[in-house]
Amino acid sequence: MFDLIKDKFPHLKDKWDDFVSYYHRVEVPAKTVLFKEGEISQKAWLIEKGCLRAWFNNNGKDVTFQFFFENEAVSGAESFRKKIPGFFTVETIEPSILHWIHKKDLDKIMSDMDQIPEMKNNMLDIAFERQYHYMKHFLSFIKDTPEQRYLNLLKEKPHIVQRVPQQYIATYLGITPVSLSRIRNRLAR
Amino acid sequence: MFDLIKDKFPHLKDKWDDFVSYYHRVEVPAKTVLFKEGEISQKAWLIEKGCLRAWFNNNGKDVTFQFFFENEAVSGAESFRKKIPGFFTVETIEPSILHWIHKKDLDKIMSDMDQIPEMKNNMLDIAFERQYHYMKHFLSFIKDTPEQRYLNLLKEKPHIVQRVPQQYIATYLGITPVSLSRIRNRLAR
DNA sequence: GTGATTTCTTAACAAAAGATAATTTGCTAT
DNA sequence: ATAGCAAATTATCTTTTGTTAAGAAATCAC
Repeated sequence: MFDLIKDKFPHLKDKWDDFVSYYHRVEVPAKTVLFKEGEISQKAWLIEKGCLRAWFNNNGKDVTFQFFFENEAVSGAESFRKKIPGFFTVETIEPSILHWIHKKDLDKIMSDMDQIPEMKNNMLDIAFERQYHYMKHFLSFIKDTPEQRYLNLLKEKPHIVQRVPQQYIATYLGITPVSLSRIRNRLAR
Repeated sequence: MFDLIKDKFPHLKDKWDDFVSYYHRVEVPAKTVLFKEGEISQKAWLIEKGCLRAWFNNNGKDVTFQFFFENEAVSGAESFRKKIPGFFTVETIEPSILHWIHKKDLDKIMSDMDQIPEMKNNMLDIAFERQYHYMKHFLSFIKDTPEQRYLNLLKEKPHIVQRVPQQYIATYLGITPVSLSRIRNRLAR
């Protein structure tokens, strides 16, 4: 599970082994809530196997805004810099194998890493990656119709369409499940 | 103009003065193009006075996706990490006073700054800031109607509504100018 | 396997948005 | 001041989405 990252910085092996020892492996069924909207989460998660969604309540309806898959990390405050307490809920979509770590252990490790310049560069890369991701996502909303957006998703992230229930995809695209069903029907012929 | 940033890092004054000396001040009328979609821009810009928009061509119609005001910086590749060559055009909306710098000079300065840890932290902060900004913007598309989005803009960024022509605001909100006019009409009574 | 629950589809209607064009308003330059 | 141009509004029509509800299909629990 953690080998990917270890391979990236082989000379930091000791620090890394230390890091890994803080993690706990768990297997959970589908629809398990990892942390709830409104609560300040004490854990951060890594996904070994399975798939999650982040969603929030918008006037009584739940709106999914992000999906997570294997080898991705999830924490309550989307970026560890900006400490916005969780305005969203994260739960499993499929039965999953996860690794969690106490927030305070992670914080300690993070401040250690802050001393390592190459780690900082790595964090910068991740930050820019996310910025780019959100920007592209937002651009698709101002330039494409919902139908185009669905076609783009099919093309660029087919695993989402394959593994995620339609109702979650619908709100992710900014439309209702009924409307997504109609779009699919329209496209089918 | 540059004092804000100088105040932030007083002990880097020399480096900063050096930095500033590379800049050139210009006054330009409204609708001046700073760099064009498709071209690789050789300049980066700082705004002393005025207001700009970034837009791209989407099937023959121009779509505005970002506004810039006093004390903000603009370059062809939205993030200096990810070197995506300009897929967009930047032009002035109002007559403006700008400061530009050659890309290669900026690159040199940037790699110098890369050595200074606190500058790196500053860049991390900016990156997270932008990530957060784009995320919030994208969230407003999946949770709000165009009308709500316009009301939010009025409330949270009234300066945009005050200084920017309506047609640009419309595409920024993901709707047509005609539709925005109708929304305003609807809200007026 | 079978019943129960959830998810997806379809239908009918209302509300909103896109497209196009005509009209009005506002701004700029001379 | 006024002619000319660009921006905003209004009107008409078409298309799409939202909403609600009902029915079909798929999934889950036992």
